[in-house]
Amino acid sequence: MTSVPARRARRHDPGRRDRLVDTTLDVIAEQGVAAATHRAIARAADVPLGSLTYHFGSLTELLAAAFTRHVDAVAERFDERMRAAPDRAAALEALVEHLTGDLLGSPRDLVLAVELYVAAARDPALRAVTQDWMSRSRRSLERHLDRVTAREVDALVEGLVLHSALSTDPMDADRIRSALHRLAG
Amino acid sequence: MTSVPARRARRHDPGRRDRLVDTTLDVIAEQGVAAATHRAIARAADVPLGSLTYHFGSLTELLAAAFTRHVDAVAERFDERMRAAPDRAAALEALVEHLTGDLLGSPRDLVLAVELYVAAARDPALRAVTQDWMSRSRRSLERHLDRVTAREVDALVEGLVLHSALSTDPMDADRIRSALHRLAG
DNA sequence: GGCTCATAGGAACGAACGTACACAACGGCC
DNA sequence: GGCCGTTGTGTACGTTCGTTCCTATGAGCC
Repeated sequence: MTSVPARRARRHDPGRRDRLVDTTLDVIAEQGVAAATHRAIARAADVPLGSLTYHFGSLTELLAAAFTRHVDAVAERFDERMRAAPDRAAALEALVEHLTGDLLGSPRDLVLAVELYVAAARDPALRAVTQDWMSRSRRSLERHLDRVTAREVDALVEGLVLHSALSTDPMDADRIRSALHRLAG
Repeated sequence: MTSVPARRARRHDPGRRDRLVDTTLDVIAEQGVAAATHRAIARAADVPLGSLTYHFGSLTELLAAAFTRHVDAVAERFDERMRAAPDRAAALEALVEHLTGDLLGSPRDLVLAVELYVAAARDPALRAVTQDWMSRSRRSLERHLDRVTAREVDALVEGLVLHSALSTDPMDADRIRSALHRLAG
């Protein structure tokens, strides 16, 4: 009588689709793209397996949706910073802050970035997401830097992110600031 | 009578182990780490499936051997260039040459680099290979650059490689040269 | 020539995967 | 309240995977 019949999420579950996208990002961040299977995501989101193929036609479609959401968030956050900067010097400092605070401070974002890089190298659908990210990032930088410099800075930033993700001793804020100033100062 | 009985590699096959490592690199370059399965590699090398687990205790061990061989080759080639450079300016030009000629000119090396990055992000055994690569690369740069600059240049190079692998319009030699000189010139 | 052991070969196992599909449940409309 | 179409659920199928294991072979030594 006092049984607990509904151990699973409620039957009627609006917003489940959204939640699945978020959970997918969690799984990718914690276990990598290779481990982001239908079953792993379903387990993490506490929904039945069939629910995934109902909401998303294929696993690739789900992964693309997840990466798109992540890229949107990061790109928007970065552009806000660039928009808020009154001049070039402030923009560079904001970039340092973005790198040392937002990105390098969050292993999750770092891992997601690298996972996206690699997944995009093989999957054309994901490559579009990556290229969108790169072009948005460059556009944000061009608010305060000329096109050529923006491109160089973008490449340096990419390298810094990668180094931080894979190296044991990441660069600190001072070194990053000095490199950026030498490149764009 | 004129049949072709032995379609497979000879029964006695010294050097097969070496050949397997090379074939593994080929498969990774052509189809990615995710597709580098025992069966795919065995097919590509034209050896029976069991041969792989005989020579290598596990798939990870084989992948590590393959990436190690690749990193050794690239790092040695790069250090040769740095050793040959008489001064700092020549070293920078050699670096430009290394990037535009060796690396960016060869999609294979580019792809292998990115695949290694991503595989290393998850597998500790492969991370050791990546870190060895990074430290060797930095040491080669330090033949002509101070430690701090070498580190910055290394990060920029990493970013350039990644951009080239994923972007549709890679930077050309002039832009790379200009960025390097601004950072290290 | 016979023995021995490292190497070669192929079949098999259990697990995990993406996806398909038939059925259950329920909100919205009459 | 009863119908209907959307949404949710659980099972099953076929494939592929890493790995194991048993057998066959032949080169090197006596």
